[in-house]
Amino acid sequence: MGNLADRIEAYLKTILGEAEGGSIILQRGFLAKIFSCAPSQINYVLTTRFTVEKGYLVESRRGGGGFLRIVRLGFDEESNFHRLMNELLGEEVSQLRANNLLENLCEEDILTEREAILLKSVFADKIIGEFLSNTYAPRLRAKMMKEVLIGISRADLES
Amino acid sequence: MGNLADRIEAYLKTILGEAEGGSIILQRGFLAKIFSCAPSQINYVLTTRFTVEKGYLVESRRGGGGFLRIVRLGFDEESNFHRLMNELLGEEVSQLRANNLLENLCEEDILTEREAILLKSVFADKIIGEFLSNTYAPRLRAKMMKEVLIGISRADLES
DNA sequence: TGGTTAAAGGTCAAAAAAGGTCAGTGGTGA
DNA sequence: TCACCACTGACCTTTTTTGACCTTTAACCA
Repeated sequence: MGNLADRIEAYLKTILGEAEGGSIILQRGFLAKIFSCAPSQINYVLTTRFTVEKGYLVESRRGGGGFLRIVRLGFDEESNFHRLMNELLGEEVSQLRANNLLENLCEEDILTEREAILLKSVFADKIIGEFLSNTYAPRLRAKMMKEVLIGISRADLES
Repeated sequence: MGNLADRIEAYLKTILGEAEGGSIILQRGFLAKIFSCAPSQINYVLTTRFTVEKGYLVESRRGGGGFLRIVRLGFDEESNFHRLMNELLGEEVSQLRANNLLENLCEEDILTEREAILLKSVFADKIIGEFLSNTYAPRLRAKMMKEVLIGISRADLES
């Protein structure tokens, strides 16, 4: 991965992995200095790579002593599962959001790598878009995604 | 075969043969420079020589740090797998046929039980039928099924 | 205490850095 | 001659990177 955004992402995920409690606190300016880039590049990484559907929460504070806080969200609790179904999924899901979600589920060991690959290929715009417009494709995807989640919770009970 | 497309094809297959994991990553512009040709010539080679039918998968990313990724799929052109994929091409698959197909794959240990359950749930008439008529639903299902087969042969490589 | 200031972080648009598409041209073999 | 394959160039879309300008807040000082 040659680009800056990917390297910053990787760096953050590394220290997040090592951190206690699944969260880290750091300063935007400091991070920008480490990678010698524009501070707004950090925002770019945060908004594209640490989104809710990827399972992250980003908080911040401005002013003196300001900071960024990145939190990794898990799905362990039942409330989170419902959050996934309602808030995260909604009635429409783009290909990008579907992929992000599937990767997240993968990381949380709710899906296997293979399952994620298979579902991603089924949800691809290239496939669905051949039959449904931009209005309806994301709706079908949302329906399918919900069905998958229901399937998972059932399959889990059986094992 | 002295022509450019053939030489580019041969070059890519050589480095693909030497590569670990059966896949290579490179940049279109870089490759075009090596062969001093138009960048779109690379696309021509990829779409004519590295098709799924020939056992290859091409992924890409645009923008800064963009790249092409060529993956050699894990099946040969004479395999059952390949035959099934071609059968699916342009065919229509009912919910019933999809279920049968998935169960077969399951019995042949190509899919796990769980994978089959998940895929069955997304292929259900109840879901697809909400968006597509009896004419189009089976066509979408066929495309998706083919994509699943591609997904399988890719997933097998990555593990 | 209250106002000022410096130290954060946020936003947005423009530029840059890739790759994608498509129509059209030209050669070549049946 | 006609159909097909190789190739190019003009134009498009997506993603990343930067910089100018804005907002918020803690700290300091009168």
